[in-house]
Formats: sequence, C-alpha cells, structure tokens
Amino acid sequence: MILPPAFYERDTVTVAKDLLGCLLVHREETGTTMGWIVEDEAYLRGDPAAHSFRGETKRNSVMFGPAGHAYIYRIYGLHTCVNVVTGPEGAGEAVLIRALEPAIGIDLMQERRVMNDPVSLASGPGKLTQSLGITMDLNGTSLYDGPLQVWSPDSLPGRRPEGLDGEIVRTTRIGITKAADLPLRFYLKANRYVSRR
DNA sequence: ATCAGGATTGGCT
DNA sequence: GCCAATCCTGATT
Repeated sequence: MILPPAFYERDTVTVAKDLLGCLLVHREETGTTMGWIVEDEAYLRGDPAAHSFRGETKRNSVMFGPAGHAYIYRIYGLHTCVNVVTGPEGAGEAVLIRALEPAIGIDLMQERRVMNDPVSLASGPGKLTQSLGITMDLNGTSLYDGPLQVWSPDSLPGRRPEGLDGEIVRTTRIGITKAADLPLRFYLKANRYVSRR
C-alpha cells in the first residue's frame, strides 16, 4: 500500500520513526528495486544542520514544498542522498533515508553497485541511492504518485524486515558538525543493514 | 569572481 | 583510523 500525503504531513520525528520498516520503491525501464527503510534521520525547522536552516534557495526549495515529495541532493561532488519532505508546507523539514535492507531486485542492485555482499548494498545514504538507481532528476517528484514511492511495511505478503517488531534505537545524527548533539537518528536495533552503531 | 566545505564512501595504513 | 575523490552551493570579496 502506498503511503498517502497525510502520512507525511505529521510531526517529522513521528514520521521518521514510522518510516522504519516501510519500503522505498523505484520503478524504471531497467527494472524495479525495493528495500525496507531501516535507518533514517530527522531534519527540523530551526535546526542548524538542516539544509533549510538559512532559508529557501534553489537547491533546497523542495524542502519548503508539500510533504510526501522527494528532496534529493548531491554530496561531496559524487554521492546522492534522498529525503522525504515532512510536516506542513513551508516548514522546511525532512527525513533523510540512511539505510535499506534489500528486498526486491537484488540482482539489479548488485549490478549497479558492482558488488555482491547484500549487507553493503544499501547500508548508507549514498549506497542506497546508487543501488536503487535514484538520481537528481527525481528531485521534487511525488512519493505517492511517481517512479519513486514509499509503501507500508506489509506490502510484500509474508515478508518483513529484520527487527521490525523489536526496539527502535534513537541516537545523534551522523556526519554533521552543527547540532551534532540532537538525538534525531533512528534505526531498527536488531537489523543488520544499519549503516553504523 | 573566488573559495571553503559538505546529511559519504572505499581503499590503504 | 586516516584520507582522497570530486563538484556544486552558498557565503563573502
């Protein structure tokens, strides 16, 4: 089941927690790939680490648009990261997807990553976009009506990500220098595909 | 016009 | 653990 806009229009921290276990789905001519979200981070209004902190610019404009859309950006000149826009329009809040447990289209994911180990396939924000084939042209697209979607955890009958029924760990975010003390990172404790502990 | 630095990854020590 | 790769954005001159 595709998550509706109302799912994303709620409090960003709540959405970040509820996103754990959901499926990130990318469909294109080459094939369909999907993975369960097992780790993410919230970026809030007034948060110095958020790209939206200094106001709207060309790069971050999607963050200020309606919830349920993909905010994608390039980092370090070579990697791409994907966020879901959350909260009320204009808030500039989003959730960064940090790791996936591969679910469907694993062969295509391995091909794109030029490696086989399933644990390293999408266990990082740059790795997951590469394995799912998520590129900058998807920036601003709808996650409930586009090539990139998010589905509820029960969308694959009989299959669930590791540790979905267990604890959710809450820690500080990774790789940032500003507001490094805020506990806004979430991950499934018992899942092996988390980027790091 | 210039420039520092980044929500990362992979390889080497 | 340390560091290079790689390039665009945003802040400053």
